[in-house]
Amino acid sequence: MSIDRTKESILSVADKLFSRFGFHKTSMDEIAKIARKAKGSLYYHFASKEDLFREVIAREMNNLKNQLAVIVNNTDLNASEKLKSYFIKRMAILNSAANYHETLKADFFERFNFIDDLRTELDEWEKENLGRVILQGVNSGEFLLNTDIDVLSEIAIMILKGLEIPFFLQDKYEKFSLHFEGLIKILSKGLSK
Amino acid sequence: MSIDRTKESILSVADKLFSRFGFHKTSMDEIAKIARKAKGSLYYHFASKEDLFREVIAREMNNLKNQLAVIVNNTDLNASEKLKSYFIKRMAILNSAANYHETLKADFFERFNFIDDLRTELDEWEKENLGRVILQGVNSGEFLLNTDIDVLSEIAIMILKGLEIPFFLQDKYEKFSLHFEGLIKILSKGLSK
DNA sequence: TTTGCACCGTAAAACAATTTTAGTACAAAT
DNA sequence: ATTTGTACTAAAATTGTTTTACGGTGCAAA
Repeated sequence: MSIDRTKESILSVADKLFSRFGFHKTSMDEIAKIARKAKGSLYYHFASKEDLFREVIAREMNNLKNQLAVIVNNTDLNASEKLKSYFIKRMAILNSAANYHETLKADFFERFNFIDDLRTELDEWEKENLGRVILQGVNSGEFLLNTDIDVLSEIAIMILKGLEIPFFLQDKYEKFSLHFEGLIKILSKGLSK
Repeated sequence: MSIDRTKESILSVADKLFSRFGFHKTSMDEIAKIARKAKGSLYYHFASKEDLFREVIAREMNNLKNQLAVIVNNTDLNASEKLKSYFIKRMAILNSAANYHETLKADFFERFNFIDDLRTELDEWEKENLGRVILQGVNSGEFLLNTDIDVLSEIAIMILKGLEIPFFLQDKYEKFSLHFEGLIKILSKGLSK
């Protein structure tokens, strides 16, 4: 078995267990046992349990970014359509990213500090990419620029992140995803000329 | 000392202690001692500790509602201005409502069920009053109605409540209150004709 | 209406005993 | 280079038990 396949299999098992039982209630022994690897192998590939968890989260985030990038780079969509697809897709993916949920929850009674860099990385990625969508809208004449693009991106992210907790931790996603269309209409129109 | 003054003094001390130390770390004995009342008096006026806490929260919420009502009923403001003042004022007041913060926090590891009725009451009040502001905007021709007013109010509340946790529990209020103007511009414009 | 005090039952804090678990070391195998 | 298996340690989590603190009551007196 190649080195990549071993690492992959560890990550895959870790992903399943972490998302099912959470970080603390999943042990390295258990991961090793189910992945049919020696514990030593886990530590050959990952520096620590936190490091392994971080990689799992990183993959969740990369998956998110890749799927969103498809939207951002789709030349068939105008800026409003992109914004709309972006918002809806983002929430839908995150809604099923169980490990990300745990890091959200953890913010309130403990801190997963070792995740912080991934978060800020995602933040910057989003700021950059939403910025590009807005810029496209401005260039095409769809949107009216009355503020800094940076600021607009931050506002959009602020809204998106604000909704994460009611949606994912208080299970309001189903209830409010109905109103999502309406919200995006307003935002999109709010930006438009 | 009149009955009202006794009750008032208990409430005032309870408010201070609860907001400083939280619900669990404030004891009825302590409240009685600092208010210079007998414990029996607390139970003469309030059925239980929860009941006392609920009154404290109720007062915070009434204060919020009263101040927002001034804005809603101000005949000098048009609908966009009202919406803007409403959003900003709401966040500013809630930012310093320490006991309300605790009930927010509590949502994640315990539940203050005895507060639920107050919450839903506030929710309904807000839906009603934001609805009136939007209606005013529609009537005056400022806003364009392309959806149900009820739905629009719910969306607005969804955003406002979504921001509560990052703002008040993760202390992002200072950081983002700068962008608040921009957000409101967008929302207001998103509703407008 | 308010006080002061003794009292009860329970829930949480504190403590100690026990078990799990992250992480290491290393010899052997591929 | 990569993987295994075992044995180990120090720290953390868990469990069971005891003690304490606290919400709440009852009541006589003012």
